[in-house]
Amino acid sequence: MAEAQGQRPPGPRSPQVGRPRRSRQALLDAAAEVFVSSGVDAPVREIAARAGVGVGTIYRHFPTRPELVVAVYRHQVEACAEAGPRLLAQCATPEEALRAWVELFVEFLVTKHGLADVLRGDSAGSDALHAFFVDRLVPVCGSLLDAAFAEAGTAPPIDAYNVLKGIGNLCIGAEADTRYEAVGLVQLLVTGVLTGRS
Amino acid sequence: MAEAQGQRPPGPRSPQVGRPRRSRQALLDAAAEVFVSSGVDAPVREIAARAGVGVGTIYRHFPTRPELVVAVYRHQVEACAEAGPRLLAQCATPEEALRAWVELFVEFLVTKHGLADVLRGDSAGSDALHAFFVDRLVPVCGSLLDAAFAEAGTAPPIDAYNVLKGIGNLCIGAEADTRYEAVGLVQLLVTGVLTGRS
DNA sequence: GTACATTACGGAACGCTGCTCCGTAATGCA
DNA sequence: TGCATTACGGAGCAGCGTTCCGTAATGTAC
Repeated sequence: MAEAQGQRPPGPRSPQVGRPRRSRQALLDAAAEVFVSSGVDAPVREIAARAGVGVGTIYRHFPTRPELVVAVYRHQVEACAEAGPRLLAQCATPEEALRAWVELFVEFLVTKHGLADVLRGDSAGSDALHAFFVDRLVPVCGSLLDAAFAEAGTAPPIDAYNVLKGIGNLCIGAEADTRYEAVGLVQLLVTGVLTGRS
Repeated sequence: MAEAQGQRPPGPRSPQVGRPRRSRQALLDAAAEVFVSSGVDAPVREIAARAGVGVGTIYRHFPTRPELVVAVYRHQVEACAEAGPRLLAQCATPEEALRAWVELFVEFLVTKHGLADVLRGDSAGSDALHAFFVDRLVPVCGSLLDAAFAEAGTAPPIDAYNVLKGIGNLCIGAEADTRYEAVGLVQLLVTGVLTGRS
């Protein structure tokens, strides 16, 4: 049901055979809606139902659940990555830039219900998600970190991968527990990382 | 089958009817063995098989999976809790005591495969586990924290609950990822917490 | 316009969870 | 010895991610 999303123009098309009738984008939109209303942990069946599609169709486009999650949040991660250099240029000090970027990252993780939970590369297929986050964001975090330590001439006490994953872990369960202050903890972690710098 | 475990003495007993034939302790031992070999995420069926018992028997003693986990590690948590005051008395400074205790806690979490993962009270039944850890350990962590800040006359920037849960989160996935240095991150978090004290 | 190869489609089915339920067997008391 | 009480095992349930396959739609060739 719901044959909405007139994504595909009816006019003449390139000479390719049998291409997706329901575009990949339509599935992503449905998934995004479900993630907002039911959290990132929502069953694949629910997403399929929302898209008016069988589960098979989803798995044809996104072989594994985490890959669907990656696809949904890909351009948001991209935006976060691009914000790194920009903040470095805008802010008065590298430290300020690092803190601003971390804040951005945390807000992103905490906003999407349960995204942090699925970020941890726990065995099996979620490696894809983990890999994507890491590949795209570790270099950005690394350059911010390097910049913050450059003036002092010292090296960071820990590498960007660990900082990033540590922040991700600190955000787990943030929206499910009102007593838990993920933002504050992340700030303290950053403080710890920056300590002994200048 | 496997009527082993002659736990129960055949002699005269207190006037109680039909008590557990396979003692609760036998189940805990089996669970502990399985947790070591297959991780804390091991299926209940596997534990039941190891104990030579049906799943029903396990659920009669431990209504929910997390409660079984709690029971298995209860006295280790107890030991960790008791170490708090002792370290405070032994160490030269409260800060040293805090760091030593945190180290103890982290080692405990990291050693048991996946314990940290199940520690986060993610919905449903694992509340029991979460609650036990929190109830027993938060006061200990709190007194260590207070002691570390007492001399400075300032208050900790965050409460013991958050510190504890933050440490727990940082330990998630520690043994599954060789690049991830949970211990280092926790130390940096503690540094961040202690910063601005004296 | 018709026949064919190619592709996408939906959803039943599989294996795996944690957990419940119930007929059966063992136990202790009278 | 008989009976109420309790523990027992494991089949069964619901939910998950994922796989598979018969069917339907599509584009191409004639």
